[in-house]
Amino acid sequence: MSHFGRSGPPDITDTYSLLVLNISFRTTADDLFPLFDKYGKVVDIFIPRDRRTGESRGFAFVRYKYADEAQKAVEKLDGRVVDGREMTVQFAKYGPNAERIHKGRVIEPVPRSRNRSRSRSPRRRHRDDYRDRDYRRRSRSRSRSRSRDRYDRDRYRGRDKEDRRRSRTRSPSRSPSPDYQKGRKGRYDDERRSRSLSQDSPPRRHSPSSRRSPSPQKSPSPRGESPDRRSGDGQSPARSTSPRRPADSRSPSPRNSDADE
DNA sequence: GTTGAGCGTT
Repeated sequence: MSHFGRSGPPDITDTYSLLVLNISFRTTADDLFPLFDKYGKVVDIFIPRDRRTGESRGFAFVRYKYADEAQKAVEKLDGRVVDGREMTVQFAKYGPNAERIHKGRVIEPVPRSRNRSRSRSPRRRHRDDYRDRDYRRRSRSRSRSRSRDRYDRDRYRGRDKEDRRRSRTRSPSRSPSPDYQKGRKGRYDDERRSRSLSQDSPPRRHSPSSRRSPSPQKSPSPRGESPDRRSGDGQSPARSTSPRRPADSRSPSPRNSDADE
């Protein structure tokens, strides 16, 4: 993994975690190790990756054994250009678990008492704002894990940004139609219920065949395949509705042995 | 091939 070959967090006792931000997406721990190791004893370097793609998220965690070395590394490596990107080195604040971090230092967790709730910094991001709005609109469960939230947010991070930008940016070339207000409402409605749009929008000049498919020749409708797959994947041995291949469609190629994988 | 504010794993 992104570690030095170990699984999970090593001895995080009396260690100082540094957060390295603004690093290149292809920068690995191996590239940061020599840089940070030069200024102190690096215990471990961890670079969070994406759950789906596995790509680096653009930041890494460097654990030092001593604070002075960590501090030195922060002063020296903070602003260092690596791979063409100026990385930002600072002490980590949030711990993965019950790790008590104080000034970047990880100490042993206390059993009880003195366990004051470390109110996380009220760091508010513009994305959170949109996220909150989205949730209220969807009336979804409000109590959800933060970690999961992060992933969800990252997943649609780029799209949200573009969407937001487009919303704010007025198209100079495209003059706002008189039914702009109506269009806005309809647009929201479309997002919420794209089904009623067909009936609710009679003056919509669209082919009766294509109800709402920008690319009918593209990939097949996941709606018809998803449920089908689910049913067939789990328990549906008999699928007489297979217009393409019979039951032996699983191994059309003789090269792929059944015990190949 | 793409992106760019942030806080982490077995």
